Amino acid sequence: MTTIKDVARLSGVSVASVSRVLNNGPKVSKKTIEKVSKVIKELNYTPNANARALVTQKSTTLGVVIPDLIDPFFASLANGVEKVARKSNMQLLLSTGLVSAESEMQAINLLIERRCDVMVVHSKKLPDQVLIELSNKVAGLVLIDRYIEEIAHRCIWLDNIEGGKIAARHLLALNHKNFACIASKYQIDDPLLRLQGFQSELKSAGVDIDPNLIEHGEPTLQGGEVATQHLLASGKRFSALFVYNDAMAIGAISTLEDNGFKVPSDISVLGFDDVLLSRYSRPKLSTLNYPIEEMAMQAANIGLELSDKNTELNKDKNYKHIPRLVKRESTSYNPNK
Amino acid sequence: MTTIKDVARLSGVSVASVSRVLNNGPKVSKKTIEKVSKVIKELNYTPNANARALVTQKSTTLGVVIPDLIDPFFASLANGVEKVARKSNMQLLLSTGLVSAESEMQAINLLIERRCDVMVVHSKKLPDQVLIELSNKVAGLVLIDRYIEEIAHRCIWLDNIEGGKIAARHLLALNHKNFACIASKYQIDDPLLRLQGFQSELKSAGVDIDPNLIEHGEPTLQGGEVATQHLLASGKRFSALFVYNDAMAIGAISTLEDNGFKVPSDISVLGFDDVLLSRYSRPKLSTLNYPIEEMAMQAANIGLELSDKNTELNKDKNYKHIPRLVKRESTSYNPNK
DNA sequence: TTGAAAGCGCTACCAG
DNA sequence: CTGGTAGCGCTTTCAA
Repeated sequence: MTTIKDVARLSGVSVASVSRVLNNGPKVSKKTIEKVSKVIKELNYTPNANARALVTQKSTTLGVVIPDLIDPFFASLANGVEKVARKSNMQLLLSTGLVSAESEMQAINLLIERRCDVMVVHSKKLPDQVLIELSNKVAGLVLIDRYIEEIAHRCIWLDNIEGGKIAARHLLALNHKNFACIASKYQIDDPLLRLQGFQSELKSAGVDIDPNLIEHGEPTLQGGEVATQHLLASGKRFSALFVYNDAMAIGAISTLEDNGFKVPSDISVLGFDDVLLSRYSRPKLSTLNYPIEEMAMQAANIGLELSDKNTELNKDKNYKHIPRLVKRESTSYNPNK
Repeated sequence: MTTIKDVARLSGVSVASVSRVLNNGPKVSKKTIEKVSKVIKELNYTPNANARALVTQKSTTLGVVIPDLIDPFFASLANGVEKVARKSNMQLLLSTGLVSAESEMQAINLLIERRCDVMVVHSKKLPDQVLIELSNKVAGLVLIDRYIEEIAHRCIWLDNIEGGKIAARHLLALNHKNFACIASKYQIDDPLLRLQGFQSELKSAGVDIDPNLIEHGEPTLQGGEVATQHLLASGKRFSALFVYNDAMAIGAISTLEDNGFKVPSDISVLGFDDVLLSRYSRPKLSTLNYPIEEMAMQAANIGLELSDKNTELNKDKNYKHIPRLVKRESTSYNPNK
């Protein structure tokens, strides 16, 4: 591969001069610029970013750590970060395959090896303390979808409790009295908090939810189907169903209709996340919008600030987001008194 | 950030020795390994991948060029490449935002700057010749979803014509006689070829398709809805509808049912791609499976081979894939004679 | 405005 | 088995 030396030799100038035209450096004569540019074109020369990173001590890369790209939620996250990367003339480095604290740590380490200037990390398994220590090593570290008080200025998160409350208020306002819930079987905080917010708001309204009407399942379409079958099998009646995420909610609707229940006239179903799917389902899914792409963009931008030594960091920042109710077709007024 | 020198100094050995234990080099005493490992842990040292890349002349990165991550099709593509990257202890570099030949070229150039060992490129806009020349510069270049004869050994592609034929055969076997089509308005080859295969197979069976029943639209849910409205507005009858992709097909079903047509009993609808959505729709979508993730993994693996100077390249390889019919619920037998 | 040279962090070769 | 050292491709002083 041709190097800066080749370009220098063929244009009859020093590598320093080539470097200057490469970087639009100050004080380069027009003549030099022209000569060098011509040779660069002829040789089809492309500067080596690794060498640059080495000497400048910045890699112009932005790392992302997510479980996978198949889940549209994480794909949106990555897409948001990528947008910022592109705008900032940086490159996106991606690490996935996270199933355990070890693999999360490994993914992060790979990005550190690459000396990413910014790292947007979606970690559910690593302990707070590890992440806090990590933030001392990586200036541009930002956590998304997680809140750790000690490093709150690096956390872009969604208020899941409030999300649960908003869900409850919506269903309550629709005159529902008998509720069911489907949560994720994975005991990470999100499903727990959503459920917690939901129940607490119901309680405030003087409504209790039958423990038999709280199911836990795989956070997938199938998981939603299975959980709904359990719900139905319990024999208890309910007119409103709050589901952990959209995929499960769509599975739930499927099973409900297969069993002769109309959505929303018999049973209202409310999802969470507002992924693409929710607009494709029939009936279109009412859900809570999780603005993950915007949050990811914000995360990337904050990482950029954090990694910039010139801007002093303000530790008092708070990046909490509140989900927004999106009323579509799967929830409706309950006419029964 | 701590460097190999720091580690060497504190362990009382040379940088060469540290490098050896870092790379499990041969001929290192247990004692040295232990000493060095201890210091590495203490210092929390992480080797600099950029420096490594510079000296070894391999970046251990795998680049991907796709339009975006929001489209589940491309997300699957990226996910496939990522799987291979992880298995090979490499990192994924992602470039998106492709709308023109210029932006495609720019994305590719960024990856070249990074000296990616392998590049999996999804390019629809760059001319054949440019890609051919590029392949001389980048040993590990692989094209996905595109076929260029001169560099066929670098092309992993789907036979869209055959896909169209398979679609036609399926619908014909279901006793359909009156067909409609929705294609993408974008005049890239895929929609054209699918339509071409579809029509040619119909013709072989002695069936013609009314030109008024061929619509073109945006390749999205909404595009499918609009196109279907046009189809319906034409007043012509049809019992089978072949649609460019799943998103459009789901939009089509929506509009059909809104207009009183039952799918599949009144009209059969067949999609293409078999993205996640197709399993979530009601009725579940019959479609043609585009094994994009597998193809992406194959592409990455071939790129790996190509980038390895030790393996001589066999230019006679052919990586054509045939889509597979997935019968679900949106197509059925037409009882009318 | 230009060139010479130091050095970024690391690997790999050559001596010992 | 270990250390010294050249050099990967580039940027950035410092002098000229």
